Amino acid sequence: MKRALFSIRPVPPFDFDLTAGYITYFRGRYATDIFENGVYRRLLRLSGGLALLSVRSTGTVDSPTLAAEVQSDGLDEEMIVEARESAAWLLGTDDDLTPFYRMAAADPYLPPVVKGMHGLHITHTATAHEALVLAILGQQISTHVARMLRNLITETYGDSLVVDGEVYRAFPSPQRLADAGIEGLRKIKFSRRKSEYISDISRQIASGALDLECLRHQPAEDVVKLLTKIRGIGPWTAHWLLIRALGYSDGFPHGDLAMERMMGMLVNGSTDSSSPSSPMSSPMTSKEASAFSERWSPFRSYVTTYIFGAGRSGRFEELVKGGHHPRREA
DNA sequence: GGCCAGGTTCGCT
DNA sequence: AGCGAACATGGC
Repeated sequence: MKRALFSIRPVPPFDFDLTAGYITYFRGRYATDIFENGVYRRLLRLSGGLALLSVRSTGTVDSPTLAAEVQSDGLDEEMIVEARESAAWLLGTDDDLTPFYRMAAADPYLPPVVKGMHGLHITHTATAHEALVLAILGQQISTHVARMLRNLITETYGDSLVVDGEVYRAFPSPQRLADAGIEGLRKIKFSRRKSEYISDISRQIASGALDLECLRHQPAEDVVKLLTKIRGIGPWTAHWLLIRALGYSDGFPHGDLAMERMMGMLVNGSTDSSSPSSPMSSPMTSKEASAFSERWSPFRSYVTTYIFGAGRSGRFEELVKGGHHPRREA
């Protein structure tokens, strides 16, 4: 097993704990992604085969530096370059948050959430296929069930590499999921519908009939239009791809129930001490949320990431309450 | 046990 | 165009 070291200089501010934590849902391990003891690890599929990427912070939020290591049997110069690009993309290190922060500072609702998540960068999936499968997998099910399905599909169909006695798994390739087919997915508790969507899409990508990676530089509207023609992809999933896989700055998860709930709290205020029996204000409707989100254009991918980030870290309520009712103790 | 989850499609008006 | 049901599963 060969190895190589390199360093990364993210665009400040960059909070490594927050950003790597976001990927793993602040739970240490989530399927393909591991963030334990300050080290983020992930198995990459590079030109010369599977490689393990490990990244840790060696700097601060305002002066960030990262130390990265890549390990692989057939490691060569080209793969090191790929690993470097991959690490930057996964962690969103090259993105400048400043324009978003400028907009957020002038917004009546965003400051508490943005302050609480200061230095969080938008993270990306390694491939559009991965984001698509994860999005479909997560449609209309609780995060708990989604987590189970995500672990199952990774353990069952993800290629693995053993490094220092530890087994690491890559996200399943389109080919592996195409081979698994509908029955292979049904076996691991996917609904027939989800199995059909994922199997079909994986087959098209594996055969080259569908190329999502080339969508990156077209107008967002065109990408959404193209994506939503595909069976299994609606507006929510298409926008999720814009944010998570394709690097667009203005995606918004139209129809997302959690987003509508959190926006209701953010904008209408979470119900406070006067009525402890109703812990949440009413959620926005899908239409309201979509219309309201337009004031955050063209930074809605950031807003989405920050709101979900606050939710995933369990700090959303605290931040929203703190923002609306400064210093009020029970 | 019933209801609901970080949607989408399909079949009705 | 707009509306309701079905979809599979696990937790409350």
